[in-house]
Parts: sequence; C-alpha cells; structure tokens
Amino acid sequence: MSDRRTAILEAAATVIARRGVRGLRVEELAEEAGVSKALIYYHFEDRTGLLRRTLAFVNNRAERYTAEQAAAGQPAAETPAGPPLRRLEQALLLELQDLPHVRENSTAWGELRASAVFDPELRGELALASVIWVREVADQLGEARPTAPESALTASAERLTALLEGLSARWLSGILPLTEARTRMREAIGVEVAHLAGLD
Amino acid sequence: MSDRRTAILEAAATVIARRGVRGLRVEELAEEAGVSKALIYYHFEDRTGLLRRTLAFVNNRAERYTAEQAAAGQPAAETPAGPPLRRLEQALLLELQDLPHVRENSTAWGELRASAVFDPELRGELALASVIWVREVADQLGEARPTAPESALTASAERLTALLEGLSARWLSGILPLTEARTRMREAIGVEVAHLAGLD
DNA sequence: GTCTATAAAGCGATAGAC
DNA sequence: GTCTATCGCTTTATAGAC
Repeated sequence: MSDRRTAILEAAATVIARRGVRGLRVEELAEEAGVSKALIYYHFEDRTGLLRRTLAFVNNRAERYTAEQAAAGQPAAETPAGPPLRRLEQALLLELQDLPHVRENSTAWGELRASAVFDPELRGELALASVIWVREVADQLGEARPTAPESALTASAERLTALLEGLSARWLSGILPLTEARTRMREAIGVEVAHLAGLD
Repeated sequence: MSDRRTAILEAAATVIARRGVRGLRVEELAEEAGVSKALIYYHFEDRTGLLRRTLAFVNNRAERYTAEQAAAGQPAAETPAGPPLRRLEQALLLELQDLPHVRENSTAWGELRASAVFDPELRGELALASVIWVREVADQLGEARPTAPESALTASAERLTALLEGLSARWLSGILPLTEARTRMREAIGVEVAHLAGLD
C-alpha cells in the first residue's frame, strides 16, 4: 500500500476521533493529511468507501497493538500458569486508557459501530472484528479455567467484550470517569472467573 | 404542549431511528410529520434545539413505559418477596425487544450517547438519565439481596446497565442476534446476583 | 499521482402570503 | 399557525492541467 494512502487513513482515524464519522469532512481530512481533496477521491471510491477502509485500518491497528501488548506481557519464553488472568486483564484494560492512539482507536471504533446501525455496508467488518475479539478473550479465559466448558467461556467472553464497549462508550461520552470504568472492568473479570470456577 | 409539536417530536424519534441523529434531515422530518419545513422552525429554535427536545422526549417516553411495565409486574397491591429478580430481569430485558417503539427508543438513545462524545451540550441529559437508570437497577438488586453493601449494589448496577448498552449496540448494529443478547443479559443478572450473595 | 478550479447537489434557515 | 418559495452557505465529487 502506498505511503500516501496510509497517510490518508491515519489522518482519517485522527479526524474521526476529533469530529466523529458524521462530522468528517473531506476537506478537513485533506488538510490533516496534507494533501488535496482530489487526491482522496483518487485513492478511494467515495466518502463511504473511505470510511469502510478506515474501519478496516483501525481494526488492524488495534490488533497490532494488542499483539504487541501480549508479547510484552511474556517477559521470557515461558508461559507460567500464574499470570493468565493478568494478561486477560491487561488486554481488556488496554482499551480503557487515556493515551492518544488508544483514545483515537476507541473513538473511531465506537463511531463505526454507531454508524453501522444505519449503514449495513459497514457491518461485515464490524462483525469480523467482534468475533476475533470474543475468540481471544474466550481463549484467555480458557487458560485461566481449563475445565470450564467451551460454551460458557464464549458466553463469558461475549459479556466481557460487550461490557467493555459499554464502559468505553460511557467514558468517551463523559458520563463515567476513566478510573471507574477501569474498576468496573476489573471487577467484572473477577465476577466472571468466579462464575466459571463455580461451574466445576 | 400543542398536538403539532408533539407530532413533530414523535416523527423526529422515528426518523432518528431510521437515519440516525446525524442523518436526520429537516426535510425528511417534515414529510414524516406531514408538515412543512417552516413549521418545524416555527416550533423549534433550530436543528440543534430540535434534537435536544427530541432526546428529552425520548427519555420521558422510556421512563413512561418502564413505569408502566413496573406497574404491570405488580398484579395486586402487594409486593411479595418472591419476584424481585423477575422484575429486575423484565426491566433490563425491556430494552432488548424488537418492538417499534422500543427499537426507536434504543436507537435514539444509542445515537444520543454517540453524539455526546463530540457534543458536550448533550451530556447533561445523558448523565442524568444514566444516574437514574443505575439507581433503579441498584434498588432492585437491593430488594433481591438486602444484606449486600450499597457500594456493591451500585457497582453491580453500573456493570449491568453498561452491559445492556453494549448488548443493545451490538444488536442494533446487526452483529449479535436479539435472542443471544437477551440470553447474555439474563446470564449476567444471575452472575451478578450470585456475586452479591457471595459477599455475605 | 497530485494539484487547482469548478460543477452539482444538499441542506439549514428565512421571507412573506394567507 | 401554517404554507410556498427561495436564499445562501456548505460539502461532495469531478474535469482537466501538470
């Protein structure tokens, strides 16, 4: 992929985080990316196509830093049975941090989910990312509680990821302080793990 | 309040559910309400003012049918200790139904939350409704588990309501079937109540 | 591939008659 | 209170030069 194209996508994520999907103006995007409006239409079909591509881009970027984080969580080459819960906690809390690129990704993600309610074209990308996310969390829950049935792990993972989105939305819309959102998330993990343990 | 004014607000809720807050066009609203564009500007300051009024209207309407539901859950004048959990379940599942006015309210609410990320003017309404909602759920949890500490009830209520919003968003954006969303919600209530019981 | 200039349409808002 | 007609800005999208 060309540098310019990528630069436009980066800029689009930034502008979406600032103005929202519906507030994104091609002109403002052009300024942010340092290119002309026409070039955006050269690289992307139209405004909607650009949004679809940006969603895919944001998803990939989120996966990328989740992977980095997971790698960083493993200091050596061994994976002791001790910290699987810590890793799960870190992965979920990763989206609840007031860092520029995290906030940008979370905001863009929330916008795209909200837009998908009215634009079925955006749903494919969204559903895919959601499935991957649930799968990952279910796997990590499985490491923590190997005896729990698969269906229970998936259900717990769906609850935890949906809760994460709910908390993230509240945080970003200013009705829940970040520290409380993080606390609720940590508690929820504890509650779900206890629930899975109780199934044995 | 005049009939016309109310009719416009009803129509606005319908159009928002169809197109989103950002997709609402005054012209489409006029058609939906069966009035002229000019009349909308006669009854409301401007587009933003109209949106604020509509969101307040939707909140009131939601409170109204929640209250009706609560009343319906009490067949006689007595409130036996038996079904407080059923009432809680009903109240939370009320927002996860494929009925026109529920879908309309949930969609409008989701839009309001999403818009508030970029428009601080909308946050007051949102925060207020959120606090009331958490308070209600915490009270009902308290009826089910009278010995649980207040702080634990509030934390559980915050998790449950945030989860509800997350599940609702997934349902409305087409990435989670309604039946699954309802199942996850029911399970979460069970998990949270068990958690509160475990604190004794 | 990238730009400048411009067409074309969309849309909020108002004037003025009834 | 309600309508028709219209203004004028904003924004998407394209034409055509380099």
